[in-house]
Amino acid sequence: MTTIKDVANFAGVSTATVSRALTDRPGVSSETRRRVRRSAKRLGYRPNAVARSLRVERTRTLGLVVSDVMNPFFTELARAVEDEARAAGYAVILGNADESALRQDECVEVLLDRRVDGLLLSPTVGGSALIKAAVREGHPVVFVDRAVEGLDVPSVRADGARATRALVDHLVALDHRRLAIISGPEDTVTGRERRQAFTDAVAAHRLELPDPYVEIGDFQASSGHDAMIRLLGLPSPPSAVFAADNLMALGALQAAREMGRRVPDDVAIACFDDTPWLALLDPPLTAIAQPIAQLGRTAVRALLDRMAGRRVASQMLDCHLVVRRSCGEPATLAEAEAPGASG
Amino acid sequence: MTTIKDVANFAGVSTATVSRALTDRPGVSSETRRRVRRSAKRLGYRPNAVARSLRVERTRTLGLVVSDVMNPFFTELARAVEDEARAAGYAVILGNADESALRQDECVEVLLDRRVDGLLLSPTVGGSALIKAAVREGHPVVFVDRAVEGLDVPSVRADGARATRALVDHLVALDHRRLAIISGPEDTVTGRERRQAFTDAVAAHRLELPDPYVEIGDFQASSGHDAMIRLLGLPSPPSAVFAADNLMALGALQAAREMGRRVPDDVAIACFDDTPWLALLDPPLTAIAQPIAQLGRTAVRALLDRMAGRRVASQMLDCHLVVRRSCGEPATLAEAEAPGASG
DNA sequence: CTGAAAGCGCTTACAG
DNA sequence: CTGAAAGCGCTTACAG
Repeated sequence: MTTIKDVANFAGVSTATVSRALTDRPGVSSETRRRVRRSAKRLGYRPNAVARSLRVERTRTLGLVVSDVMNPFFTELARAVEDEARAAGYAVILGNADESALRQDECVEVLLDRRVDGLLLSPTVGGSALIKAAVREGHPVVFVDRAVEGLDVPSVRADGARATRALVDHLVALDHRRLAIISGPEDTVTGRERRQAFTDAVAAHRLELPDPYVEIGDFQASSGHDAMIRLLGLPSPPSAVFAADNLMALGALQAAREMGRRVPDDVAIACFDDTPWLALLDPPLTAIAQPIAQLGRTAVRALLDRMAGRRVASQMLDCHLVVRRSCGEPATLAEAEAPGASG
Repeated sequence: MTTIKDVANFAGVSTATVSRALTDRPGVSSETRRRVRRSAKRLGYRPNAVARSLRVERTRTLGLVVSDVMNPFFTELARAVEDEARAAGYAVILGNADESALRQDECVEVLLDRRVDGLLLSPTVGGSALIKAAVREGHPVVFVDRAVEGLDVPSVRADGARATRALVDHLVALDHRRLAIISGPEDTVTGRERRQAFTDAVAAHRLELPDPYVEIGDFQASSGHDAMIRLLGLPSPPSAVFAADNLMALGALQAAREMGRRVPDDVAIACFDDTPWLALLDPPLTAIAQPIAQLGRTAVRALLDRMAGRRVASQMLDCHLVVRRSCGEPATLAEAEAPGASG
């Protein structure tokens, strides 16, 4: 590899001058600058970012650890994070915790060793000792999507309460009165929050939410399927079912078909977490969409602020309802897609 | 941050000894080693990988540039690559070319600057000047999924010809005789290859493949939808349609429903590229699955070999047919899922 | 405007 | 078994 020394020799100047010329710092005559640039190009010089990082004690690298890359939510989040980071001149190293606390710590360890300038974490479980230590030592950290309580770390998350309320309004407006939920595990924040939001919204309409109408799944398709079978087998089955994620909704849809129920005529289905292909199902599913790209971008900006020594507050973004046809709404062109939430 | 010097002082030895003790190199008394380890732990010492990389002139980092992270194929590929790389002690920096040659070069540039030890590329278009230069300068490069002709770079890809033949056999066994294809763009390798494989397989059965039965889409859902409308509107419509990717299959499925055709009773549908949620559709779609995880792992191993100075040959992996119910097969437990091809 | 020199935090021949 | 010293490739006060 050609180094800064080679360029200096070739151009007949010192390495200091090469460095200054190539990084657009002042104090170099334009003639010299030109000559250095030409020499660098001629020799195919590529500055060694490793050496530079060691010297300036910054790597211009962000670390991102997500709970599960294969989950479309995190895929899109990672993409948004990378876009925003690149725009700010940072590369990002992605770690996949794969829903394992152990792997999460391994990822954080690698990122710390590589001296990332900041850390974006979607903590799998509670904060590990390692994460706590990193925060204590002053490493800039921001949580995204999930948070750990009791740590002085800003988080960027999405609140689905308002959109859930809008969904229930929508269902009620379509004359649904017997509403049920297939919720997520109670030991996840998201599971608890989504169930609570739904319960509150139903209560606001002074409707009943009997126990058999509250099913607990595990965010996987088969649990949604089984829950739907039970719901539809009730003496007085619900007329609308809200699934706390899209996979469980898919399972529920399948179950409804197996039991010969038409959607939405016999039973309406809606779910949390939108995905491009939800629109392609039959019928297209009404869903609550998180502003994923915005979550990612906001989290990066919060982290950059933190890295700059500024104090940053936690942020809650809003979700929005995407009305499609699975609850009985006639097809219209006015699908409430949020600007910037695409791709 | 505490450095190796701090540990040396604390333990009362030289930095050389600390280095040797902590990296398990010989030539340190076990007593000293113990003392150094204790000191390091006590001080919360975390070796600076940047400094180490500069010194040993290796970063233990691989670069991966994919055409489009949001495509489930590449998501799974990236995941497999990361898993295999980590197992070998490498981190991976992921770049997203987003189907743009410009962005691809930007990604490669960043990775080269950061001195990755090897580069895994899924080239968006033809090889850029930058990529050619990198190869010429001796940077270890391996192509995955796609390849660039005329470059001495090994590639790891999947060949769908045999599985396509198996699919056509399957269709014919189910009494389908009028077979049609919704293919991909002819200016992509994958588009051409998949159409060719289908054409050959149909010819092998001495069946006709009239021009109107060959539709060209763009790998997006809507093109599959429109193509299906045209196919089903033909005086003698096909009884089975093969879509060259899963999104077009989804569009086709939707179109069939809109026209009141039942799948598979009125028209069978199958496609290239399996995804978990294909199994959850109604009916579950029969698909040709690429061994994505294996592609990723094989590519990493090829790259590591190349980095070790060994010559490595290009490799073609085989695809397999996953029979579900969209072509008329009764549901069985014998879905041909390949071992190791999951999640 | 330019250069000599120090130093970022490691590792590794070399000497003892 | 251990340490002093050089050096990886940069950047940046400091001096001129």
